[in-house]
Order: sequence, then C-alpha cells, then structure tokens
Amino acid sequence: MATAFAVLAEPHRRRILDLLLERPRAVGELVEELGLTQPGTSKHLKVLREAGLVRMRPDAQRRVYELRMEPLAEVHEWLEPYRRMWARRLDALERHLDAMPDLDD
Amino acid sequence: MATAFAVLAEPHRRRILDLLLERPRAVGELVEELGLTQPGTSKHLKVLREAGLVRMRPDAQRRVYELRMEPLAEVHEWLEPYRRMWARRLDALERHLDAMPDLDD
DNA sequence: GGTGTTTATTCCATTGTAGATATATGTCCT
DNA sequence: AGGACATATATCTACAATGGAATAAACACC
Repeated sequence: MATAFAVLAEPHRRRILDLLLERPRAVGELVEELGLTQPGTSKHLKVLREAGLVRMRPDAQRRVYELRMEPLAEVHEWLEPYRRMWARRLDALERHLDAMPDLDD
Repeated sequence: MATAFAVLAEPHRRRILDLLLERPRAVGELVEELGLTQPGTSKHLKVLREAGLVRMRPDAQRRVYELRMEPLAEVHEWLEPYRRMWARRLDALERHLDAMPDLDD
C-alpha cells in the first residue's frame, strides 16, 4: 500500500478528498467537479482506494465513494515534531520580546 | 516552485528534513545518513531548496543546510478541515457513549 | 433480451523522476 | 601554482505516473 504522502502529491487526488470531505459522492459527480475524463477519475479513485483513503459503496450501477481519514494520521504524525519546533520558536520569540527593554517610549 | 506535497512524496527527502530538524548539517553528513550517493543527495537538496524547505549557508568548501519550516504550513493548513472533522467524530462518539445505558454492571 | 447508463479496465503516448557515473566548480592548504 | 577535499551539475538509463481513447463489465428499465 502506497504511503499517504505519495498519494497526496497529486492535486486532483487532494481535490477528490476535499470534495468527499463535504459528502460522499458518485463517480459522475467527481468527474464533473474535476474536469477530468471518467477513466482518469476512476484511476485516481483506485489509487485512493488502495491507499485506504476512500471507501466504495455500490449503489445500483453507481459507485459512491466516501472519505476514510485514517491514513491521514501518517501525515499528521510526521508533521508533529515540526509543529512542536514551530511552537518552541514562537515561545522563544515571545520570551525574547518580553525580556527586551521597551523601545517605544 | 513545486508544492510541498510533491516534495514530501519522496521518502529520502522526508528523511533529510527529519535530520535537519535535529540540527543543520553539511551535505557529507546527509550522504552518510541516507546511504545515497553524493550527487543523488545533492539533487534532493536542490528540490528542497527550490521548494523553500531548506536554506543553504556556505561554510568554506562545505555547504551547510538548515530547515525552513514555512512551506510546511501548506500541508498543515490543508490538513486542518480533516482534523476538524476527526474531532467532530470523536465528539459524536463520546456523546453517543454518554447517552448509552451502562452495560458493564 | 436489448438498450441506455455508469463505472472499471486496458492500451498507448508522453512526460517526469530517481539513481548512477562522470565531470566541473570552488575552497583550503602548502 | 598544485593537490586534496566538498559539492554541484550534466548525462544517461530505467521506470513510474499521468492522461486520453477505446473497450469491457455491471446494472436498470422497458
């Protein structure tokens, strides 16, 4: 199973996830929104499916796709130490400013 | 400038960022850690540089690379609505459990 | 059973990417 | 200036990914 990072590298696939975040949608809807051909859209959906980022539910001749967020945890967790570092820097800046003499009077 | 998502799709590049999160490093150090050839490492660094994810400071004949986290904000922000959705689901689950009769006695 | 509708699969062409080797550039030291 | 060292760039190759067109498969409806 491909890593979530590789899957998210493709803009159309991020767009698909954004659309599915609002609500589940059939392939046809996604085709319209993306401006891709139907086969192209289906192919991206296959990649997303194999990465566990979407789930498919048949509805007669249609296939309704819905979001599965679990694999996004990988990205969230990778980002974690960077967020921490970012916060630490903000703290340091704040302490720095607090320790500085007032220059504006 | 390439999107941060595309840059992060490559595992070696994520590894480089993780190493630079600890401290700035010269190319040689990164080559050792990655187990890649020097040119290969330099090429990844170029991609990272062009995406604004690292910064280069010459030090004699060495080039010391350090992390720049700003472009990671794009990823963080894209993830935001998913985090919100995730939190909402946890809330719903919690409310659901609270409303359930105790089964364990 | 045939037809229209919806989606998946296959095939092809194009392009992009990662890696390796060889080479160039620039810096230090003597 | 010359040699050693560190890094970047160029070139080549192999492979993967994207997108389109054509085709196949599944289902609904008459």
